Amino acid sequence: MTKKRISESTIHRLSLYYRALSLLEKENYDTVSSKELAKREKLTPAQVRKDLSFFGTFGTRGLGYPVRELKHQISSILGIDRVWRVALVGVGNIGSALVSYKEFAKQGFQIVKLFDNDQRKIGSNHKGIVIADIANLENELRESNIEIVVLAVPATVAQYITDDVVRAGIKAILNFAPVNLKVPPDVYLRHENMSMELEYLSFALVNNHAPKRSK
Amino acid sequence: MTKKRISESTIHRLSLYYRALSLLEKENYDTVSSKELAKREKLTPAQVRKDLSFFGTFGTRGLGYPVRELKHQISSILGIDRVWRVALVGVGNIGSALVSYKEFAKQGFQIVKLFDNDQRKIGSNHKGIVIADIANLENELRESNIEIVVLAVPATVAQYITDDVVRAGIKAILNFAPVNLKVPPDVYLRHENMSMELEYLSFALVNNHAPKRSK
DNA sequence: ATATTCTTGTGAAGCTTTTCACATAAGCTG
DNA sequence: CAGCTTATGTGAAAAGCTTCACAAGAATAT
Repeated sequence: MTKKRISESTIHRLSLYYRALSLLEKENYDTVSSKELAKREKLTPAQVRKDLSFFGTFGTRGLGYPVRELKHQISSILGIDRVWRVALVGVGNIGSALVSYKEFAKQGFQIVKLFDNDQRKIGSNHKGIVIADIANLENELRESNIEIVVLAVPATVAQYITDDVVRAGIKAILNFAPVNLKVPPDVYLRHENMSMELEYLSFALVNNHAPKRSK
Repeated sequence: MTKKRISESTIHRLSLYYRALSLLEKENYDTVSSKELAKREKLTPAQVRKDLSFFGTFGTRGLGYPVRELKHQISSILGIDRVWRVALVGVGNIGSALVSYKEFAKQGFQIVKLFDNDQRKIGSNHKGIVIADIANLENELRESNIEIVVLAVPATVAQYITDDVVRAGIKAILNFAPVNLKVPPDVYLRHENMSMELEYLSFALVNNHAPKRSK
């Protein structure tokens, strides 16, 4: 299977296209041009066409792209046309917020397991899910067929927990802790660093940084 | 003022260096090489040196970089060697979590104002801050000398609120709503799209995507 | 039916970012 | 203090990503 490596940026833009298409669908558009799609996500029409062209030809010359159809295609490319079984480790501030975060569920990311190490939380029901003891993490992850693990634990323990998660055979981890994690090469690891964007704003304000191009 | 435009990636990596240096400081390192710094954040030594070279020469040949000093320099470059007055709009799931999120405060982002439109919340005390009525957003932002606004509101109302925020003269906005926002060119706008990274994981799992290079 | 307009898909050009590779400088060793 | 080792800073090369520009296909108008 020879895959031309798709760039990270392209994949992230697919998420944007998906979002824009969902909105366009609600607004009852049948078709949309690369120009309009670009405008809505502050990109260029050429960028939109190029991105999509990596995956096939979805448009009609002179007309544009079929909204519903393209949305469906992108969801299939991104793998969000199905349900993913997600476990969340760490039911603190961030963790609790994520459990209730509608966007996740809407895109097929179903949080079906919660773990914490706090005795007061373990066994209690949080939004319909009983919080399990993190001590049983490895076994419970295996037994419940979890495919993706979200880490919302303190930075200091993130690596230990990651090691458990990896041992359980999980191949995809989303980490909210502000620390880099070591995982084997066959495990996909992504970071959500919420301070980073604030720091970018801070940098921009202090340095009068030229804003990003916006056509 | 002629500034060579620094790339977004470089700025984001500065955040990583800062984080790594904070840890190194705790571990009582006096100096660190670009090699070690790179290893800790899964980058290359050349990348580290090049990034830093945009801002000055901080290292000593044969020895490396002075940890404390470099950390301080980076915090100054990023503008996090000071306190930023931040307002948070929308005290729901995500919003509440952000108020308690220690990382922000640690880096000088002080949330000093909260706004919501829910009558049950308005006037109540949340983690030491009284929640104000979003109806008075524009005036209150002006009066309290807010410099950065964080939006954690539903996508449907995000643009209206943004317009208010812009009218209040705010020049930096961090948006958590999954929607693109229109702002004038002199306003810095960044997005925190938490679904995006999950979608990336989903894409990677489904497509057996070659993991990012990791030296 | 023909002309006109619209808009895609895509090589090629242009631009940006990363990596290479090495001169240079500082510390360390004996 | 000479030789060796370590590690920065940086032009230049390489790689990667975005934009350009246009041929070609499809719809619409006359």
